[in-house]
Amino acid sequence: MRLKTTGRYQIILENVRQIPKGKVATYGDIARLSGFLNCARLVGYALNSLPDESTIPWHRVVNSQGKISFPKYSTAYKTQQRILKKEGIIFESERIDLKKYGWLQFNRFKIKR
DNA sequence: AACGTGACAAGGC
DNA sequence: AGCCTTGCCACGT
Repeated sequence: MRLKTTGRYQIILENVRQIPKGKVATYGDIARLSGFLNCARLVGYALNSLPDESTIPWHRVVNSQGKISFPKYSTAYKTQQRILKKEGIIFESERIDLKKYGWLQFNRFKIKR
Protein backbone atom coordinates (compact mmCIF):
# COMPACT_ATOMS: atom_id res chain seq x y z
CA MET A 1 0.00 0.00 0.00
CA ARG A 2 2.82 2.36 -0.65
CA LEU A 3 2.52 5.39 -2.83
CA LYS A 4 5.03 4.83 -5.56
CA THR A 5 6.94 7.84 -6.73
CA THR A 6 7.86 6.51 -10.13
CA GLY A 7 5.93 5.09 -13.00
CA ARG A 8 2.90 6.05 -14.99
CA TYR A 9 0.53 6.69 -12.22
CA GLN A 10 2.60 9.43 -10.73
CA ILE A 11 1.34 11.43 -13.69
CA ILE A 12 -2.18 10.22 -13.13
CA LEU A 13 -2.20 11.23 -9.52
CA GLU A 14 -0.90 14.69 -10.34
CA ASN A 15 -3.81 15.17 -12.71
CA VAL A 16 -6.32 13.94 -10.17
CA ARG A 17 -4.94 16.55 -7.84
CA GLN A 18 -5.98 19.26 -10.32
CA ILE A 19 -9.68 18.45 -10.19
CA PRO A 20 -11.30 21.50 -8.61
CA LYS A 21 -13.61 21.26 -5.66
CA GLY A 22 -17.20 20.89 -6.72
CA LYS A 23 -16.25 19.11 -9.94
CA VAL A 24 -15.68 15.49 -10.86
CA ALA A 25 -13.81 13.65 -13.60
CA THR A 26 -14.20 10.13 -14.89
CA TYR A 27 -11.50 7.50 -14.87
CA GLY A 28 -11.38 7.68 -18.63
CA ASP A 29 -11.03 11.46 -18.55
CA ILE A 30 -8.03 11.30 -16.29
CA ALA A 31 -6.46 8.58 -18.37
CA ARG A 32 -6.80 10.64 -21.53
CA LEU A 33 -5.58 13.77 -19.82
CA SER A 34 -2.54 11.86 -18.66
CA GLY A 35 -1.81 10.62 -22.14
CA PHE A 36 -2.93 7.05 -21.59
CA LEU A 37 -5.84 6.53 -23.89
CA ASN A 38 -7.91 3.51 -22.99
CA CYS A 39 -6.18 3.10 -19.69
CA ALA A 40 -9.10 3.95 -17.46
CA ARG A 41 -8.46 0.91 -15.36
CA LEU A 42 -5.00 2.14 -14.61
CA VAL A 43 -6.47 5.20 -12.93
CA GLY A 44 -8.43 3.07 -10.53
CA TYR A 45 -5.33 1.06 -9.94
CA ALA A 46 -3.37 4.20 -9.11
CA LEU A 47 -6.01 5.55 -6.76
CA ASN A 48 -6.19 2.25 -4.99
CA SER A 49 -2.56 2.62 -4.06
CA LEU A 50 -3.06 5.91 -2.25
CA PRO A 51 -2.23 5.95 1.43
CA ASP A 52 -4.99 7.10 3.77
CA GLU A 53 -3.21 10.31 4.62
CA SER A 54 -2.99 11.39 1.01
CA THR A 55 -4.33 14.82 0.14
CA ILE A 56 -5.18 13.83 -3.40
CA PRO A 57 -8.93 14.25 -4.01
CA TRP A 58 -9.60 10.67 -5.01
CA HIS A 59 -13.28 11.12 -4.29
CA ARG A 60 -13.68 13.41 -7.32
CA VAL A 61 -13.17 10.51 -9.69
CA VAL A 62 -16.26 8.58 -10.75
CA ASN A 63 -17.04 6.21 -13.59
CA SER A 64 -18.35 7.12 -17.02
CA GLN A 65 -21.94 6.76 -15.88
CA GLY A 66 -21.46 9.35 -13.20
CA LYS A 67 -21.69 6.74 -10.50
CA ILE A 68 -19.40 5.82 -7.67
CA SER A 69 -17.36 2.75 -8.48
CA PHE A 70 -17.63 1.09 -5.13
CA PRO A 71 -20.21 -1.40 -3.96
CA LYS A 72 -23.28 0.59 -3.03
CA TYR A 73 -23.28 -0.15 0.66
CA SER A 74 -19.57 -0.28 1.30
CA THR A 75 -18.03 2.19 3.68
CA ALA A 76 -15.88 3.51 0.86
CA TYR A 77 -19.00 4.26 -1.13
CA LYS A 78 -20.60 6.13 1.73
CA THR A 79 -17.45 8.06 2.46
CA GLN A 80 -17.06 9.18 -1.10
CA GLN A 81 -20.68 10.18 -1.44
CA ARG A 82 -20.62 12.10 1.80
CA ILE A 83 -17.58 14.12 0.78
CA LEU A 84 -18.97 14.91 -2.64
CA LYS A 85 -22.26 16.09 -1.18
CA LYS A 86 -20.33 18.24 1.22
CA GLU A 87 -18.59 19.80 -1.77
CA GLY A 88 -21.95 20.76 -3.21
CA ILE A 89 -22.53 17.94 -5.64
CA ILE A 90 -26.07 16.66 -5.90
CA PHE A 91 -26.86 13.03 -6.59
CA GLU A 92 -29.92 12.04 -8.55
CA SER A 93 -30.69 8.42 -7.83
CA GLU A 94 -27.10 7.52 -6.98
CA ARG A 95 -25.83 9.36 -10.03
CA ILE A 96 -24.01 12.59 -10.76
CA ASP A 97 -24.87 14.73 -13.77
CA LEU A 98 -21.59 14.81 -15.64
CA LYS A 99 -22.79 17.56 -17.94
CA LYS A 100 -23.18 19.73 -14.91
CA TYR A 101 -20.27 18.65 -12.75
CA GLY A 102 -17.83 17.18 -15.24
CA TRP A 103 -14.51 18.94 -15.12
CA LEU A 104 -13.04 18.08 -18.50
CA GLN A 105 -16.09 17.49 -20.66
CA PHE A 106 -14.35 15.28 -23.16
CA ASN A 107 -16.49 13.86 -25.89
CA ARG A 108 -17.52 10.68 -24.29
CA PHE A 109 -18.87 8.06 -26.68
CA LYS A 110 -16.83 9.47 -29.49
CA ILE A 111 -14.17 6.85 -29.63
CA LYS A 112 -15.12 3.78 -31.60
CA ARG A 113 -13.38 0.52 -32.15
C1' DA B 1 8.63 -13.39 -19.50
C1' DA B 2 4.03 -14.94 -18.93
C1' DC B 3 -0.20 -14.56 -16.72
C1' DG B 4 -4.07 -12.89 -13.97
C1' DT B 5 -6.15 -8.78 -12.39
C1' DG B 6 -8.74 -4.32 -11.82
C1' DA B 7 -12.11 1.95 -7.65
C1' DC B 8 -13.01 1.10 -16.25
C1' DA B 9 -15.59 1.76 -20.91
C1' DA B 10 -18.59 0.61 -24.61
C1' DG B 11 -21.74 -2.15 -27.06
C1' DG B 12 -25.26 -5.71 -27.48
C1' DC B 13 -29.27 -7.70 -25.91
C1' DA C 1 -32.73 0.39 -17.32
C1' DG C 2 -29.91 -3.61 -16.05
C1' DC C 3 -26.80 -7.49 -17.05
C1' DC C 4 -23.21 -9.70 -19.75
C1' DT C 5 -19.22 -9.79 -22.90
C1' DT C 6 -15.36 -7.98 -24.84
C1' DG C 7 -11.51 -4.75 -25.23
C1' DC C 8 -8.12 -2.50 -22.80
C1' DC C 9 -3.14 -2.33 -20.80
C1' DA C 10 0.14 -1.32 -16.95
C1' DC C 11 1.11 -3.64 -12.66
C1' DG C 12 2.41 -7.19 -9.52
C1' DT C 13 3.63 -11.68 -8.82
